[in-house]
Amino acid sequence: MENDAPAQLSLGLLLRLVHQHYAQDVDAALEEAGFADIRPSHSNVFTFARPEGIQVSELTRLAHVRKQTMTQAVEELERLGYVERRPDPSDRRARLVFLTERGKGVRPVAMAAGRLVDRRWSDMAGSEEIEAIRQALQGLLDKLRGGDGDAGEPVDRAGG
Amino acid sequence: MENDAPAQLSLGLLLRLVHQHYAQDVDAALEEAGFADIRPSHSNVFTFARPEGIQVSELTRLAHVRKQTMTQAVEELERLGYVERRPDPSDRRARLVFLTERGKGVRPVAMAAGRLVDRRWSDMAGSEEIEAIRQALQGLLDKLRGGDGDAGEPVDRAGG
DNA sequence: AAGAAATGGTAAGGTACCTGTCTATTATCA
DNA sequence: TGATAATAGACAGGTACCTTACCATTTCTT
Repeated sequence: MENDAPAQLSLGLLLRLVHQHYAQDVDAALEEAGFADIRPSHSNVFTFARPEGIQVSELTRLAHVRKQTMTQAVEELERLGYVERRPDPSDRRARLVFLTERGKGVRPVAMAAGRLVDRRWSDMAGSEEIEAIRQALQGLLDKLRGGDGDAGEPVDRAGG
Repeated sequence: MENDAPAQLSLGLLLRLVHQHYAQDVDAALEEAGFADIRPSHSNVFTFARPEGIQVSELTRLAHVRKQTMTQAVEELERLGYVERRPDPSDRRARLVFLTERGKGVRPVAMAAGRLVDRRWSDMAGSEEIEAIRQALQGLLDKLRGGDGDAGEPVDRAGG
């Protein structure tokens, strides 16, 4: 009540709060565009979908999330009629994800949502500032990944 | 596996990945210290607990999370024997959270976990770089909060 | 002091991530 | 070519956030 300006927020907290803000803004952008049923987590599917179809595993690599996460997003979009899955003719384990006609219509909007937020933030805080933050985070992430004995993404150690 | 260096990660993705890394590192620090049952989300309780007791609502303000989130953390810690709740003598709606003897023992460790990660990251990427990122995120967050018509934290619009 | 609004807490439910384990299939290579 | 490893996906379950709705109590207003 007396002091609303917190002394020094921790890096972890800041990352969380800013990321939260980002996700919310993407959500709002999608809703403004008239697609309230599309969640931020679905954007990746639209972003990386390809006319020849794409495996969920490939999507996970591109979006940097785990299989379950991506599977869930794809299942939701399938339920909503934006994508469909068909067996992969060249790999009987796999299924390919395709955009439906409906999905193709939303694609540009979903792809633009993230960029729109970037632009708004740039207008608000200066595009150089935003770009600097992006670069700094990118550099930090590279160092964290390199210096930790682990060369890249965790590789989904399946039990075998 | 021909190209593991992605062109340009989006700001949203970077924020998520770096934050994820942070949370994981805090988790590891806690585990190294021998407290595998304490999760990163519990840290705030230890950080902000006070000998005179503290309300969950006050904790939510300090930690910038919602009531349910903090309540859950407190309940878990109560179950694990690190805190206890007693009625607030000065407000019959409220309950005060106290550290147990056991909780007092872990407090320094839990409080140090975040700082330890900060230090490790500083060693790895340079303390100036880390500080610069912190400052930049702080500034960005301030602008995002200020420019959005909303002066601060969302105020938990309870239905009533 | 009565009514309205704010606040502390609880309950129920959702989102977007994560982990580990398991099966089917494909690729490797000795 | 047959054993072994890797990969695609499904299933079960966990974490740390969130929202909306509600009740009990306190504080503010008039």
